[in-house]
Amino acid sequence: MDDEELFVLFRDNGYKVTTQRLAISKFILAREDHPSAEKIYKGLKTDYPTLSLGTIYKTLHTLKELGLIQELGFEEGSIRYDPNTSPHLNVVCTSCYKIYDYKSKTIEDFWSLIVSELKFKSEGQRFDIYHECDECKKLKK
Amino acid sequence: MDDEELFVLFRDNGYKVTTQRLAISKFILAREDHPSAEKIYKGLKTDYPTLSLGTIYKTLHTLKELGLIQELGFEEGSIRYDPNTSPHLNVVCTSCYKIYDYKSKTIEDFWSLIVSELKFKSEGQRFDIYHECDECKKLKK
DNA sequence: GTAACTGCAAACGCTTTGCACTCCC
DNA sequence: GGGAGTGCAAAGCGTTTGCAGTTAC
Repeated sequence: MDDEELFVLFRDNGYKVTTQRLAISKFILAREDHPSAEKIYKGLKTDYPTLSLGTIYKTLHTLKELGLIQELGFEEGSIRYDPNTSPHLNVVCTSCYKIYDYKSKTIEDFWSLIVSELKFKSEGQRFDIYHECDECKKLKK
Repeated sequence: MDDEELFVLFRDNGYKVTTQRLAISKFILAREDHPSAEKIYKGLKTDYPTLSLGTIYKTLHTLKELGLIQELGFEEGSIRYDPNTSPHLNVVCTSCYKIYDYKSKTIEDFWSLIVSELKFKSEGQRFDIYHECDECKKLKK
């Protein structure tokens, strides 16, 4: 999503277009590793030194409201933000909590089947699979 | 799981068998609504007035270690405890956060397919589907 | 007897809130 | 100019930790 699209989206939904909103939105929408608020903060503070964590949380809520991102809560207490709201599998490392998306026809097929089986309209979904990633395995050796 | 089985499980894994451990374990293992620590606390404090939340958290960690339960983190900050560790779908209400399990052949089949597709050993999984439950829909009318 | 467990309270960490200041529109 | 948005700091809240007293074995 480029500046122009975001600009229109915010304006049409009654949100003001601010430098911070654009920066945070572009940052999260471009990433596939589902960063935490802290990661976003660290990733942007060099370019936007006055940016605060509070603003990041508020912007993330706005983006969720607009349906652009999904929140993924984890047991260790943090929330990760996922810009992919279509059915996919989050491959999560049980050691470093790295996440990446996996998509395939298997998942699409499963989703159509399960939706017709359940007989109600879904408002979203979350599929996780947990395993230790290769990097973490190496570190233990 | 009855007292006898839990007794053996704890003893064989080097954990002492205490009244609190038995009570908390039986409580969580018998429920399908994935209660929070607070819910477990409220559910047991009448029968065990001196029981503390700290003990509940410690016991839940022990049960996780033993592979009897899974932790499900949510965006609103709480953790829910799921005694069903086999592949299933958590049907989650977006309004009251009520959860129930849904199992079917579709899910089993999907699981076998995805595991063979991914080519690594999984340490667990979590499948959620979000929608507003009937009760919450009624309340809004 | 002693090591593990419990209960309590204080500490923690992530997220939210309140409010004065700022900046879109 | 006015109201939404930002930045900062304080508050909130579920969970964890530390420790003295207790209990299983």
